[in-house]
Amino acid sequence: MSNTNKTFAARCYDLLLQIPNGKITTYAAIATALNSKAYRAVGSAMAKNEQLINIPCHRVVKSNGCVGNYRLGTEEKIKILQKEGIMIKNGKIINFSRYLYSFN
DNA sequence: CCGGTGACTAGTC
DNA sequence: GGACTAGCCACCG
Repeated sequence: MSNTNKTFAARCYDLLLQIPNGKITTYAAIATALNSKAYRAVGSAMAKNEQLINIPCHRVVKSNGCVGNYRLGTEEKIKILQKEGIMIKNGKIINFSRYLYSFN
């Protein structure tokens, strides 16, 4: 596979931009979409995200249905997701698998 | 080059 | 279901 010369983080961001409003994905899903198992690197990429406004990194959650962490705090992440129409109970996403977005 | 680190994951108890 | 462990990979100093 001819991968881009971009950094892993840049490729993550590119994928995030494909996620439509009201949909979410997981760190593992992103890594898989990039043909890698770097779930942790995905998280690191989000943590370094400077374009918080442009990149919907709040739509990335854990594999077990927890919202995971966020640059501005988990509480903020939950707020945003709820505003996108996603119900969250005790840090867990209701009907988690139903909001999942699949990359091509 | 190598070790530490992290918005993770899967398994066990 | 919470707590702990080991494995995972890109990035940084």
